[in-house]
Amino acid sequence: MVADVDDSRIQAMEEALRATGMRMTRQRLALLQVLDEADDHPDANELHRRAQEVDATVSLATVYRTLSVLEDRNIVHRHAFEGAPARFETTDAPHHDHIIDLDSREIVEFTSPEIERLQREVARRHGYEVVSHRLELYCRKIKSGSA
Amino acid sequence: MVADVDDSRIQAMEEALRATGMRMTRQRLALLQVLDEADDHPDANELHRRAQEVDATVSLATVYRTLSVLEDRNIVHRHAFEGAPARFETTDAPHHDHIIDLDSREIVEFTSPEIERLQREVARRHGYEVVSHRLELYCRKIKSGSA
DNA sequence: AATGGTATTGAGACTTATTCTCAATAAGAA
DNA sequence: TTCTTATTGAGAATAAGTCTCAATACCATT
Repeated sequence: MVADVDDSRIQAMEEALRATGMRMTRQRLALLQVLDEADDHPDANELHRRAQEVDATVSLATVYRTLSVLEDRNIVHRHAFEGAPARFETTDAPHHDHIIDLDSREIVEFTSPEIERLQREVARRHGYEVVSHRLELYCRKIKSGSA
Repeated sequence: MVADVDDSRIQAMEEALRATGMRMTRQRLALLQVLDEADDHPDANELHRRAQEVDATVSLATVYRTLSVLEDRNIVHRHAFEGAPARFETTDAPHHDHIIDLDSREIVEFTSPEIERLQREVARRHGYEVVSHRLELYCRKIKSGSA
């Protein structure tokens, strides 16, 4: 019934935490599991809700705290889309940017090496080097064919 | 002493408001003037501070309310950069994206028709049409030449 | 297995940015 | 000038996220 969890990634995340002298708690494990299972881009509240199903003791404060830690360790990415709470995803997928469906709030991922290259070029032209970037396309579905 | 204000743009903004049946108040006029004079990207607080120098009665609530109205009328743009309050600028300059200097928090504007074109192309490939986008390059100055 | 040092926790207070409420005020049409 | 009603200031309310602190629980060591 429950989605079968691929423990290997969770263990990899555990390693990453332990490697920097952090303790593995029930709460963190629950959150790691939830993050691993998520294939959408949940916000902190939603992650809290899901984590509580795994371990009822997980508090929202701990979700935020752990997400910060995971972000520092580069295990999750935080995305602050327009006018909405931040949403999170694990970093196991390679870098990508986002299309936000304005109607459904659905997120579609995409990559464009060409755009990335142009970004670096533009920055360099202004005497800068790109540390990170944010590229979001707020879109509507194209009504194709007949109305 | 005071920067000489080009009334024509302020009047244009007044028109835009009046045209949609809005009243022109001292407070709104003060904010319009401040926005027109600003060549940086101030946040609501800073705009409030500046507006109060023009008209001490302007409240922060009115600054926010008016900014919303102006945004609806497409007279100002709101930019929510990472981890900072929203910053505003008038729309009289043509569309552009932003480089954010991570050290100085300075904002540099740039345009890249090529990137814009690629964005539309990527979106279309996913069945979407771009309504608006957000492209921000978080950068550091390149240390050129000798250290 | 028991112990102890200390990282981590939950609950709730706090902060920051922004929006809302509501009675008082003031545009601007008549 | 008067009247209608949009707009205002002050401060309460909200939303997302962070901080505080005493209690708890990892986990290295015995």
